[in-house]
Amino acid sequence: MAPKAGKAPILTPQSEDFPQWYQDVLNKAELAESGLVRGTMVIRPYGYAIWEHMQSQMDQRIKAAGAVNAYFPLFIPESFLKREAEHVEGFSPELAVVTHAGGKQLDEPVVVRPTSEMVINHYFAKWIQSYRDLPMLVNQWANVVRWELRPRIFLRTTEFLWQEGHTAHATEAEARSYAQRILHEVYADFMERVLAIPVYVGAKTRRERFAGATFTYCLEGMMRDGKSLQLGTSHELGQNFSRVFDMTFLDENGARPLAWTTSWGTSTRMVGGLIMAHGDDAGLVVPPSIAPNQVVVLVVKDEGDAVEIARRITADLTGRGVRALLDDKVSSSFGRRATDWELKGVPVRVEIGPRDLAEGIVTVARRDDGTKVSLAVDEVAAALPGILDAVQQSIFDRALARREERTVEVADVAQALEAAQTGFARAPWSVIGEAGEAELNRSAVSVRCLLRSDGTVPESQDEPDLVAIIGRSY
RNA sequence: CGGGAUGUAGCGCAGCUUGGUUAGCGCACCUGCUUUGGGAGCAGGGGGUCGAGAGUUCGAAUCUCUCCAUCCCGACCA
Repeated sequence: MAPKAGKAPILTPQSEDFPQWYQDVLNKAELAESGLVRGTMVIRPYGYAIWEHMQSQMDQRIKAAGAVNAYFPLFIPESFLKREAEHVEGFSPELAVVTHAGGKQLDEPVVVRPTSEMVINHYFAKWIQSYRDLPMLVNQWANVVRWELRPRIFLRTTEFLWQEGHTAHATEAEARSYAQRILHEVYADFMERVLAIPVYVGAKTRRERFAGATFTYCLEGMMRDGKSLQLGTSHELGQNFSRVFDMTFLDENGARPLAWTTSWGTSTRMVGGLIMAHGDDAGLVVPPSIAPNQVVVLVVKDEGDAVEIARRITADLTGRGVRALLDDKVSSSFGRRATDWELKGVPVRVEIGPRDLAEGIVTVARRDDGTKVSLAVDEVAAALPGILDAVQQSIFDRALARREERTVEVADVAQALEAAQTGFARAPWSVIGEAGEAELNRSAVSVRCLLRSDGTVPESQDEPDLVAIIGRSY
């Protein structure tokens, strides 16, 4: 595992320069690179394959929660966006506006969507007539544009891919309940069970709330440098948007109340989170559940029937529903290929060489902990689904252990500032408060989320006995 | 917006101070042979309007001016 003495490391070590390590991984694992316009990114096939697996697993969960997919336009009339004051104020600095098209200046500029609340709620108002049309639960997969001054690939780019869900409900309680359902059943479940990233599921403070929302829920994960990354959010929008669009419905009593809406989103930022939550000095570590290749079957040397046996094992694995890839490119050295697959974070390698085959075995190497075991040629395929499950669990357990190690209970703002230099601080929200929050912000530290003391999610930042999770963030 | 720096092959860099053959090195790439149990070796080869424009000069990657782009720090915003 460790590079030989005297040989330069493949990647900048994390402990030396974490941002440089991140850049190195993006390049060497062929995940993504900068686009031609500052702040944009090209997602390369391997990075996009990871995103596609995220998409498909998220999409299943979203649909299981009752939402259906639709697509709304990229362009929004500028005047339209300005209808919700707080919302437009939050986004106006980062809007891209088209003023010329079709060879002439437009009468009214159009904005490239930074999010679709305004458009979708406009159509909701048109589609919703009575309480029988509620709840209306719609999701879209799309790109959005927010002009960013400090872009970082996957984490903060001018254009990114995401899903945004938008819903309308008859009552505030139903809207709240649905925003929370997405938070838990879709987002937290996906992040912990699929991405293997332990998340704090909580509420944002007023200061960190989404523009136009009445309440914002969030999911925060710890990266390997101790900083926090917001991996998803879910918002209660109250009646702010339904009021703007006169989104009313006829209820059972013949009254015509305004609907209550929510919105919720996750983006390609999760790819960055995946890289930084699990990756090590040897490269990416991808959990089996979203790995484009779960197993690579590696022929050490083309000798005897090594290639034939490797092919058979690969086919056997594929037949068992494992995403397995055969690497018989023996024109490259074994070491190079092993290193490359490690860089790409393939969860398990099955290595087949002459020494193994002489004994009727193959070597199974795990990416998460670097361990190697020998298994009989005839048993390896059957054993792998179990090994992959173990790898998945182990990646989560290790991430959780790292987070717990770097989370400190503190009693005041000064201690929180200190603890946030290396990880998270947990402090009573009552001793931080909005004044303490402002003080933290001056040192580039923020309240990432608020939890109840039993770890559940609060419904107001004014509940008693809340705990603030404090840290530096991306 | 202010301060500092950097632009030379796909990537990373040297050369510039003191102008002078054909602009060089490492990695990557191509061909051949030997290799292959953790980043292969040897030999040969391809790839550059030196960020752009103007100027000085017999001659500019090198000196001067202007512009453009990128990065870092600060400010602003959240």
